[in-house]
Amino acid sequence: MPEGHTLHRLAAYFATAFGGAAVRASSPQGRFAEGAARVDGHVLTESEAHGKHLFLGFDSGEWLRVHLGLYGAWTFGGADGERHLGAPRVEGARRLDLERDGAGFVVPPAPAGAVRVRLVTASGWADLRGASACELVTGEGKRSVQERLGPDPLRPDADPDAAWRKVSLTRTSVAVLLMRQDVIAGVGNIYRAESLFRAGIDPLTPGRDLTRGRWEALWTDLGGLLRDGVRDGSIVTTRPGHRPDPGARPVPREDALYVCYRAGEPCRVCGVPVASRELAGRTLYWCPGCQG
DNA sequence: AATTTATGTCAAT
DNA sequence: TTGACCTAAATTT
Repeated sequence: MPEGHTLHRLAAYFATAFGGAAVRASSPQGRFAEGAARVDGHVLTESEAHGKHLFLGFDSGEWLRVHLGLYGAWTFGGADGERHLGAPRVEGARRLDLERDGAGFVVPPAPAGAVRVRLVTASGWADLRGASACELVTGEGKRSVQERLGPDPLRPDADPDAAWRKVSLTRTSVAVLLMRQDVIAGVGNIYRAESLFRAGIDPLTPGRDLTRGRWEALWTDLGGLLRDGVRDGSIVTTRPGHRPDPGARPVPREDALYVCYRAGEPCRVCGVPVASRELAGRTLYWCPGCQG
């Protein structure tokens, strides 16, 4: 699930569950041993997402930058049980009786699998696995990462015009542009396919052939979809009237999307089989009937 | 037990 | 455009 909504959910969860707490940091797998040693003992003071990057700020002045890549995920444990945020994982809900050490820190279970980072506080723990990036950066380092990112519709400081300036000048297809994090940050393969379907836009339309109005509508719709994703913890883009059971909650997984992963199945709106093809190394899905 | 797949990105060609 | 990265779950042998 690591598109932008997941990272913003993570940032919010870290702020709530770890904010203001002294943290014990380790790298059971070993690949982040040096960084963990520098975080160890410091207080988590800030938590922020920009696109698919998560930034955790510590009172040491350094930031932990994490990118989940294709299959990274955090697992959290505490009195409420265990839960996972990131790549698809089973959610567990049984309450746990927490054991604490002499200093009051929770004693988590022995790390299972390749845990790159483990953070432990007095109330819970967090394990990171499979991330494509996990590094400590200074404020300047954080800024330079963010300078290379386009506006994130989930951030209040986002400027849609900054994206439009790039989109409007290129003959690169809107399908490719939506995946470019320097154009718009946080959109992945699902939000790309679904937002273009909802807007009725042919994915291969060159950026410069879009009108400003159509781009702004796409931006606004993406913002709504992403915010829904943050709220619900899953991506649902179908409108109730396009689902077999409009009242079902939660929305069944198989009814949540219009075109993504539905190659060959009939379009929910016009019945034409959903098409798919490889584009820049990723699978693009669209409806040839609705997106012309 | 081995292979495939995944909501991502980068370097090399 | 291709392979590498690197992990776990789902699927196939």
